[in-house]
Amino acid sequence: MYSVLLEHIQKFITLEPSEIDILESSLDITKIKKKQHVLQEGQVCTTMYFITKGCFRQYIINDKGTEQTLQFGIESWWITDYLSYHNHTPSNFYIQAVENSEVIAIEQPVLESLLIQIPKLERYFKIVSQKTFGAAQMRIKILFTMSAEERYHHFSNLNPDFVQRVPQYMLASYLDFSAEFISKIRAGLERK
Amino acid sequence: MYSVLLEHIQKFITLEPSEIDILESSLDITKIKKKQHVLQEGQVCTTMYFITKGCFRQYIINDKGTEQTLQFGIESWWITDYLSYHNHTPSNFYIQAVENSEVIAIEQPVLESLLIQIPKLERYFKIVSQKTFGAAQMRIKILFTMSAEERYHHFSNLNPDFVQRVPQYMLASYLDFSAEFISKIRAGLERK
DNA sequence: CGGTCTCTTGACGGAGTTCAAAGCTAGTGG
DNA sequence: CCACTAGCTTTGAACTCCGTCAAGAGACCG
Repeated sequence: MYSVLLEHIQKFITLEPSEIDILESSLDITKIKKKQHVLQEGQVCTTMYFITKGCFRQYIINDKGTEQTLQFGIESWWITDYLSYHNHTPSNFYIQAVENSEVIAIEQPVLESLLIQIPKLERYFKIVSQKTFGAAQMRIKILFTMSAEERYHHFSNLNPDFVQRVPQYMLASYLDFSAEFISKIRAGLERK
Repeated sequence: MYSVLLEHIQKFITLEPSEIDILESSLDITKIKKKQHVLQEGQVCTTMYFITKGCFRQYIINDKGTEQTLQFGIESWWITDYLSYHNHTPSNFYIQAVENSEVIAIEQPVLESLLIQIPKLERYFKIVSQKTFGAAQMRIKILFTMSAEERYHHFSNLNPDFVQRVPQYMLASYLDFSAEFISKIRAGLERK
């Protein structure tokens, strides 16, 4: 059940059998239906979510009332609002299931207690968040250097399966252009 | 000497006197002259830099040969390329001193040895990188929702002192618009 | 002071947005 | 299993924000 998480952890650190027991007895899996939210704007985020199945997105609603996706998460990703989580401030974001999904939801006190029992998990979370930040840097680089059309092709080439899983308007906002424009890119492709 | 770092660490965890000794004996401060690089594109990044004095920026050179600043770092910030550091891949970035600066440069093997001697440092780095990632998310939100002029005012209001420290063309590229445009914003302001 | 680095200004152009309307598609309930 | 509807995608025309280019004016630093 928890094997997705246990395997992910053991990519980065080695767990003793007793530590695996502790983890298994502290955690459980929650099913989240498509379109259901695990975080809404204005709430303080007190939970970290590890996705064992499905797909989530973090989004905002802009001035014009349009949703803009800032981040996707799929199997083996952690998703949360770290700023709200650490500073106990209201979140700026929504986090929502894009598909019927399953997560391991860990409340802050539970996590802190796990971190005391298994201190080397600190290392695991350190590595994961440093890599995630590195990926965010690359994302910003791409946003800065590529045109809208280039971003679309780049992302589609890197994630050919993923682009099938989400509606195009979500993908468009993630790549920072309009839903209409993605149609125009595709239409443009035909005519060669 | 190391007080900037020690204070920063002790914002998040508590160090024993013996641990402070270990840190002080393992670290030293390097002066970096304005415009000097601590990382160049193509190099594998094996060092983390903690800025004790001055200002750095992470930038790329785009297709047109123009520098684009992706990130600034000032006193009490860590700066490195986490992707290159973790994956041992050539970096996409340059990291350069914007002012005459001082850093604590920690090579990967030194850091790993420190983390073994003082395991709770893992927690410190975890918290720092999670907060840094949270800030990157906010940055992406701002890039997505604000116009160029709004980004300029937003950033200037939040960091009135900082905007004095760096050339405007660096600030412009950090906010993702042209150096010329920042002049036009300011000119526009006059005429009211 | 001489040269390099930085900022300003204006004309023009283009990548991508906005708006509106119509055409699809897939999920849901009857 | 069909029909209906809400959600998603497509298309085109008009528009706009901001980039690009070029040239000149400051400003800083050795």
